[in-house]
Amino acid sequence: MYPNETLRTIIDALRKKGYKATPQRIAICKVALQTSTHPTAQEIYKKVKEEYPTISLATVYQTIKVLKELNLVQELPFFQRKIRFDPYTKPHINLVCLKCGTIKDLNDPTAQLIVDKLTNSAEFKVNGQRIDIYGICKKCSQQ
Amino acid sequence: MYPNETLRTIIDALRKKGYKATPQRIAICKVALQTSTHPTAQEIYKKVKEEYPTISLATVYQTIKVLKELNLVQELPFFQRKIRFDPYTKPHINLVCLKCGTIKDLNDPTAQLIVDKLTNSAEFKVNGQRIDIYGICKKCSQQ
DNA sequence: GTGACTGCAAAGCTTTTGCATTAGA
DNA sequence: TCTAATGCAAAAGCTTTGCAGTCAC
Repeated sequence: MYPNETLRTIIDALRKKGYKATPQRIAICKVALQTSTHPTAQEIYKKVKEEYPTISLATVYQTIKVLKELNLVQELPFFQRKIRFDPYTKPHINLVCLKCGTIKDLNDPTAQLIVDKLTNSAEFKVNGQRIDIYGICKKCSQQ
Repeated sequence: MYPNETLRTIIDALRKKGYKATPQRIAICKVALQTSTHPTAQEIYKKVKEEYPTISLATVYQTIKVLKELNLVQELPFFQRKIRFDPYTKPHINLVCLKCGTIKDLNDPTAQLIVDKLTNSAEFKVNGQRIDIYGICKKCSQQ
């Protein structure tokens, strides 16, 4: 979702499900949906705080909950209790660098292949996916 | 690793890296490495407590840390702060049922395919992987 | 014998919850 | 207006850490 999600789309998505489009919520959505670095709740909070100094962390968590319900973000629980959020919910590969911590979305058809394979098998009703590859990114291995 | 890992193999793996093979550690390893249900630390603790009533949760966590270092288990952080452990560290697919919570290891060649693809690309030095498919298992969808 | 390990308790952190106040529709 | 959302503070709950006593090697 993240490449330049418009304000209007976000507001419509919220209202459609009966959620109020408060300025705080819109600010959080903008950051969460338009950031491709897979931020944590703390990072979203910090970023939104620049615009809304009185925002609370609880509101960030509550809004993220709403976004999950609307299927606009995916939670990626990681080690050390850190959960990162991914606004790109279609089947893809996350390239996770163990050194610098960056996560790069890789749009590889194999990701969809795995999902399709299972969808047709009827052994398992597919609802979502998470494909992580852990390692060292090019930048870090050059250092 | 989990199908009937022998005591000796575990002890050797520990000693090889300079870790002492204490009875508590062996008991924890046995449970962690021979259980295919992807238990949490709490579940491992409960199970080991049957044999060692004085075992502490801290020891369980410390031993898991060692097992991670030896690459004998993989951490699978999930929602709601639950981390589950998988003794099967080769590329495979985790079929995660969102209803009953069971995780089934699926040994599908596509998992290895993804890893190989990246290994050859030289853009990313692969170190590990996690492939989850979320949905409803056959048993749950029949109910 | 000695350094590493255990287990207890306390600390640390992220996430959730309760509740009075505020504000969107 | 009236219900839902905000934001503060406190709670919850998993994981880590400190430390004295113990034990594997």
